Amino acid sequence: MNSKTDFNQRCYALLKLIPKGKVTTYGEIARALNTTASRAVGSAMAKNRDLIVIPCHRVIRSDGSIGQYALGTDKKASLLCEEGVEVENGKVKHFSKVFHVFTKNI
DNA sequence: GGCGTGACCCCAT
DNA sequence: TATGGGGCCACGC
Repeated sequence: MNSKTDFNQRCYALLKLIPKGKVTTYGEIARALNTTASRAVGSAMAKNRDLIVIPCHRVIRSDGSIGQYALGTDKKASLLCEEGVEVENGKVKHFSKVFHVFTKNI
C-alpha cells in the first residue's frame, strides 16, 4: 500500500507521535521509515502543505541545530521554547534529553 | 521517462 | 574542535 505521497504521510504520522516538549531528528524519522533518506524527509517537510496539521517545528538536525523551517528558524526556535525545549543561539540545549526516539518501526 | 533540487547525514582533513 | 566534500532517497517539472 505504497501511495505516491505515502512517504510524507508516514513522516507526518511520526511527527504526530512526538509528545509536547520533545523533538526528533530527520535521520531518526528516516530510520523509522527503514530508509537512509534523511534528505527526503526534509524535502517532504519543505513542501509541507500539512504544516497546519503537523508540528514540523519539532524536527531538528542530529547535531542539535534547529536546521531550517518554512516560517523561519527564529519562529521554530520560539515554538520549541514555548513547547518547553531550551533553545540557545539557534541550537537545542539538553538535546539528548528532549530527543524523542521512535521505538516502533514502520 | 529522465534530470535537478532539497528543512540532511556521515566521513575525512 | 571546526570546516569541507560526497552520497543518500524521494518529489516536482
